[in-house]
Amino acid sequence: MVTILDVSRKAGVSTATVSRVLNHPDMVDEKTRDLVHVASEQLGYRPNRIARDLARRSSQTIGVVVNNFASPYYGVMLDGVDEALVASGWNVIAETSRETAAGEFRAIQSLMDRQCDAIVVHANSLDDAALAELFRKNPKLVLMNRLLEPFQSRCVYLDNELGGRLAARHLIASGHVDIATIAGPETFHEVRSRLKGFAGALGEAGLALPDSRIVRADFSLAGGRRALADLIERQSGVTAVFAHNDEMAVGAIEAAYQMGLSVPDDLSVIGFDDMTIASLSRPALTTIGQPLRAIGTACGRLAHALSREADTSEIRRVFDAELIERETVSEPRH
Amino acid sequence: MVTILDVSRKAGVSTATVSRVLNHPDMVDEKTRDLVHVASEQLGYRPNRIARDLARRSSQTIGVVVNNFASPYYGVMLDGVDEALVASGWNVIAETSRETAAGEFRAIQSLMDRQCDAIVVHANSLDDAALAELFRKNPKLVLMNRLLEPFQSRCVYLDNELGGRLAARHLIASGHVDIATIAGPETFHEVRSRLKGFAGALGEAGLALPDSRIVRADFSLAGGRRALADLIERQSGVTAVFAHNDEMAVGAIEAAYQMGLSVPDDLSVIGFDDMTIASLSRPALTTIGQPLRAIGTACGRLAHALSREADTSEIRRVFDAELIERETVSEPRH
DNA sequence: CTGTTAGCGCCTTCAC
DNA sequence: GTGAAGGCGCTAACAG
Repeated sequence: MVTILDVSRKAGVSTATVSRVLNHPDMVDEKTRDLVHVASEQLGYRPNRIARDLARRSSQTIGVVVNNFASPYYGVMLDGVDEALVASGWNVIAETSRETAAGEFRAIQSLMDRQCDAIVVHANSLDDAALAELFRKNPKLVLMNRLLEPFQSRCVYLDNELGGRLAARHLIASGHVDIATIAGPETFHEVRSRLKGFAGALGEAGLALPDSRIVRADFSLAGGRRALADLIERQSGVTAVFAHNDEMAVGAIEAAYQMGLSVPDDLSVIGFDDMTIASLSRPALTTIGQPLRAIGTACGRLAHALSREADTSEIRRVFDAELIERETVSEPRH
Repeated sequence: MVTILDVSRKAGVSTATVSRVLNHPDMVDEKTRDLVHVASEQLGYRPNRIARDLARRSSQTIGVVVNNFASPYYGVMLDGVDEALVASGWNVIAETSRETAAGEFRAIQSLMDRQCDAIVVHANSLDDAALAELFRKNPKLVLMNRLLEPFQSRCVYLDNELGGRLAARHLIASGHVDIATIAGPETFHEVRSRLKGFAGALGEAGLALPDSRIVRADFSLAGGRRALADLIERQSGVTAVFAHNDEMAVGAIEAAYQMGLSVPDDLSVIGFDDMTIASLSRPALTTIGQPLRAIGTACGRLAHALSREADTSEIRRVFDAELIERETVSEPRH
């Protein structure tokens, strides 16, 4: 490994000077600057970042923790974060929590240990109390796509209540009265918010959402399938279903077909997320879209600002869900 | 920040002892070990990883570079790498190349600067020569899903030729004679291999693959759509198409429908990758699957072994593509 | 088993 | 504008 010392010797200057041409080029004479450049190129010198970070007590990197890498849901946000920072020359490094509370905790710690200047975390296993504790201790934490009330200013999130409301209103506007929902696990804050908005909008229209019309599933295709089967078996006369993500919606549609129901003629279905499968499945899925990339970008900007203790007031933190009409919602049959 | 010195003082021992209980607990007396544990817990001590890495000249982390995070194609492999290493306590950190050669280079450098003990790289913008240069200089580099002949032992990849052959054989076995392909950009090594296998298998069956039956597209849905339209306009009488990824296949199917052709009755289509959309689109896509997660896992294992200079001979490096029959291939009409 | 003592490679005051 | 020197927090011989 070629070090700053090697370069300094070859250039006939001190290590301090080499360091200066790297970090404060304007503080050094042009001639010596060239000398150093030549020497370091000839030697193929690369500054040891670890050493630099240690001396500076800063790493110019933003850490991101996500549930997993495989899902484009996280991937798109991750790309958004990266996009926000690439221009500034800062790095982003990502770690997985493997979808457990312990993993989320561990990943955050690991990124802190690496001296990340700020950390963007997507957490849905850690509960509010645990998160609050972490946020109190570390002022450079940003929460991605989740709201933690006491630390609002460091949260970037989708207005999930609005999402739920939009779904309900669209179904109502299409003439539905017998409406059910395939919700995600209760532990997810998104799920609670969506449910709240959904039930609220139904209520405003004089419609109820009894427990019998709320089925829980695990965000998977198979879960959506089972949930719809459940719903139909209950003979509840449901004509429209709001699923909390696109996969479950597609699963529900498949199950409906298998039971001889056609979508949207016999059953209207609306999903959530607007992932690729929403536009690719047939019939194309009507859904509630969320601007994941923009959310990621905002997180990146917020983290960057936080790490430099810059102003964060101009950074958007709440994003609107949006109805995306495609082919799976129509008027009920009669 | 609480340092090892604070802990040592509080515990009434030297920093060396604190360091030992952290890294070589068996070398220190149980009593003093407890003393240190208590002290460090009371102070909320967290070892500074940057400092540790600098002193050790090793980081116990594997870096991974991928084209982007948004595509599950990379995400699944990334998760595979992580999966392979989580048990060993090693970390993986990932960076994006943003799909440019410069980005690939930059990301690799960046990970090297961070003293990653090994680096897994997915590169398809860098050419063989540039990669070879990097691999020569850095013995701890692993190439993910690509073959670089001179450094075979550090490559983990899919047998793309086999994939191409499987696609051709399946089409031939189904009775097709007029066969075309929607290939990816020529710059992708996978594309060249698949084409080679595909043309080879056709040749074995006495069928030719003239240039007029090779259409290039960019791996996108829209690209697939356009490519199929091209093909049909040429009036080539094609009855079956092999697309180099699932997205293009789905695009081709859409275009076929729009032109009044039914799939598979009028046109058989086979994709590549077996991503989620293959099983979710309707009709469900027949495709060539590749074990992305396993490939990622193998990369992780290889990188880990390399970084410890352990034996790598037991690690699988070549993976087989596999035909996955669904609904988009049938016999030609007459 | 434990403490002392050099570093690891780089940055940054402080003099000159 | 430049060099000397100390320090960032931790690890790893080397003695004892």
